[in-house]
Amino acid sequence: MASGPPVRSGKTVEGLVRALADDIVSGRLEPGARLDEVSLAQRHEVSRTPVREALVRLSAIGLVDRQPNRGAVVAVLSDEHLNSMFEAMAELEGVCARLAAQRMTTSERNQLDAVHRDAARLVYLGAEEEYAQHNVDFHQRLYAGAHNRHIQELVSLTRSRLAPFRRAQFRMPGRLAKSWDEHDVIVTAILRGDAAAAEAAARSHVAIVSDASSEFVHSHQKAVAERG
Amino acid sequence: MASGPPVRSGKTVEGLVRALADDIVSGRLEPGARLDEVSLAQRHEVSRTPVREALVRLSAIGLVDRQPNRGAVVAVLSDEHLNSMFEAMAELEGVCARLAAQRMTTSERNQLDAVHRDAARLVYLGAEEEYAQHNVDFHQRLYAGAHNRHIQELVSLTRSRLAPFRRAQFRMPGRLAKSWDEHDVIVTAILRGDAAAAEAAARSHVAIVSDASSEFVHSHQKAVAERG
DNA sequence: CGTCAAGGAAGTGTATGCAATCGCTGTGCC
DNA sequence: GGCACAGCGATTGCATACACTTCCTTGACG
Repeated sequence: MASGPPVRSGKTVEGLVRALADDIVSGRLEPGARLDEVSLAQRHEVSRTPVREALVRLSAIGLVDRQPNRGAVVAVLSDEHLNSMFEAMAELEGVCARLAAQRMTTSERNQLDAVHRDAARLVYLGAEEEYAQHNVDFHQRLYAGAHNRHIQELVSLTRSRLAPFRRAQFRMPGRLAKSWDEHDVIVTAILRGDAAAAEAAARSHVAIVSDASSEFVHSHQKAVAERG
Repeated sequence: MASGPPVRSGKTVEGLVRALADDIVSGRLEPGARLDEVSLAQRHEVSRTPVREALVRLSAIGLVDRQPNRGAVVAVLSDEHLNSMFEAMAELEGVCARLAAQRMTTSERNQLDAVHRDAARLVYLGAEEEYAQHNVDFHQRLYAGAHNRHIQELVSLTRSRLAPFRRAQFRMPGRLAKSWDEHDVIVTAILRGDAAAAEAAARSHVAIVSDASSEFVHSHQKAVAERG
């Protein structure tokens, strides 16, 4: 097996969770991949105990799927479940945008506007990688602006679960510019405190991303199925 | 210490999780209570290993709070966090009600209506315990009616986390009748497919419950603080 | 030739032991 | 009298050992 890099072993469970979550979210571990406790243990130079705990936690987050006496695999989501998560994401983003329009401080609004305008440069340059980073930042400001810790938690949870399935989001031609335009509508609505408009814009933004990702996921999973 | 009942020991981790979650949600273990691994282990007649796993899982659900090298306690929520959870609950219920109004099958609508009307009897009798059970059933039908597994999951998660803090919801005089009336508005809206009305009704329903519970939580936590 | 059963290998579930950390208490010093 | 520090008990974190379940393989029988 093409065993990866030397593996930096964070010595605690926290480290394992981070490392594994990173591997899953980034795609180094594909959905469906088996997660053998002993292999992971020796790969990270720890015993099975912390590995087990890490797997339990990842399972609770929803990134891995654990079945009694049958081990753990990187979570694979059915089309139906995937759609339901994108739909949930749209609803949650909508709620966040609405609340953000009502509650964001002046400073938060200004910063949101600033990072958004700054990202126009990335669109112009076609810097996909950097724009993806900006995108995460942008959305997290939106969530934080809602001033509701629990909703933020739910959104983050859903987002991390979806991460493995929308990696190639910005690889589609013209997607960067479209994304920025959609962000622009949201920002504008928030800046003028228009809650309803912000909610609607955020929802349709996610819906569009959902379509793009579904496309990708579909072809991707098909490829995996053919290989496996 | 007034060590509890003989303790029925489910022999697996799943059993432990259920038992502990039950103890927490039902209030036999109060928020803030220490969860000592060895005590729990001998109380349930298993070793520390499955107890640890159970605690990890409960921690992921949010029912217990675990800190490195400092053990686990039944989760205590700050006022702010608690409010954010009730608010999230209102939003989620609103979304569920809206989707349910749009998507419920005829059979689902009829059943919802049936159990709702049936519960009028419980209100008349003042059967708090039974009405509480009906209430859970009612809301779960609402969630299921949204036909979205992930949202259902998020709602259930939030609901179970809140459970320890709204135990006495129906102990307040007249609350049963008010609850039924509010349910009635929701059901009516859903039956006629009025998504907006269903959403609004569900939201305000939760908001009212939230107020009642906050009241209770406040006095309760004060009492706990004075004791501890 | 296909099917089923039995055996074995691999891997997870649980138990236990040891080391390290945290909190507390008691003592000494300022 | 109060504060700091050291020693100790209690409890968690990690490692290892053993038992049980599952799955795959192999062989025999229909």
